[in-house]
Amino acid sequence: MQELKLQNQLCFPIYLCAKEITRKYDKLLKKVNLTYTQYIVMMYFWENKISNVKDLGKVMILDSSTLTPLLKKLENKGYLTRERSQIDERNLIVKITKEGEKLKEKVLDVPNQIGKCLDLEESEAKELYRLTYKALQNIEKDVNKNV
Amino acid sequence: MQELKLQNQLCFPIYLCAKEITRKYDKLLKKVNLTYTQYIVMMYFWENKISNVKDLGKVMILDSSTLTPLLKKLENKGYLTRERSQIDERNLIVKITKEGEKLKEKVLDVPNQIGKCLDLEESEAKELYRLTYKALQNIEKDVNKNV
DNA sequence: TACAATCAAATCGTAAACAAATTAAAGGAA
DNA sequence: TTCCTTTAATTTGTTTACGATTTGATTGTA
Repeated sequence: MQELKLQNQLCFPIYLCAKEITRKYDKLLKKVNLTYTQYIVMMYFWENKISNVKDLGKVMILDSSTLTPLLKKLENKGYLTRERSQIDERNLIVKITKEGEKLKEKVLDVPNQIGKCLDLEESEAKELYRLTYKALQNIEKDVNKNV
Repeated sequence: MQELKLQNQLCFPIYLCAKEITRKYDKLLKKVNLTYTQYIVMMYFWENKISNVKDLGKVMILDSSTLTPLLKKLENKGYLTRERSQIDERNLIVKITKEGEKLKEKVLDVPNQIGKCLDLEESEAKELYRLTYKALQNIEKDVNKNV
């Protein structure tokens, strides 16, 4: 039986690491007036151009109570548009704007800066990606079990 | 040059993983009416018995604006006491109570449940610990550079 | 067709987290 | 001793995030 000490807890450094990464991102993204969450949502739209709250939420693992206000902020900043679907008015169609597209060019260097800051070997970064992804999948499996 | 896609981003699964771990903890800790952050703060006090906001903050990488309300909540729940130091009244002495000590017994199984849920090989868990800890240290180095 | 069930967003209340500013105490230098 | 600086904690305002509930639209069934 493992002792209940912070030092022994795997999740503590994961928590700290994610927290500090987010903080670092927030600092880097301040120049374009974005938060980390807003940034990854924009990243989603740089790839997808168009979506709705539900589909976006599936990728981000965020529900509408988080996304609705966040999308409104990005709409206010002029990077996204929000309008109800004509076909099914329950759906909110979210689209990227020209301004939103342009924003991408301004943050191209961000991943590199983060990478430099994390300062991991290529193989380590890959392994970290694999392990967090695996853990994440297992947690989601577990969460769905209890639905 | 790596493309700016969510799939390529190392930090995205780290962010998701930490978020979902916290959510899982919150669910498990609901039975004792604690949040994850409150839980790791209590864990700190199960080891240390007594501290102040500054020293606690150094370990948690949290500043007083986060800790002050959190410690007040734990005080209200009867798990901690808060009083100014007689020697230096700027310092707030935080101590664990009998109730706080007893709480530990009620959450002994939590790490195991989380471990089962993450479902990683022993070697993978160790590597994940090592890598997040390394990344964390590098970020903190970087943060301190820009102070 | 009518009504219940389902579904997608939005709303509400609470907690965490941050930066920035404030308050109050302690320490140091003229 | 007085005044300036530093320090520790608190306060304020904003954003993220969650669970639970509500609203409004669609679907399925009697």
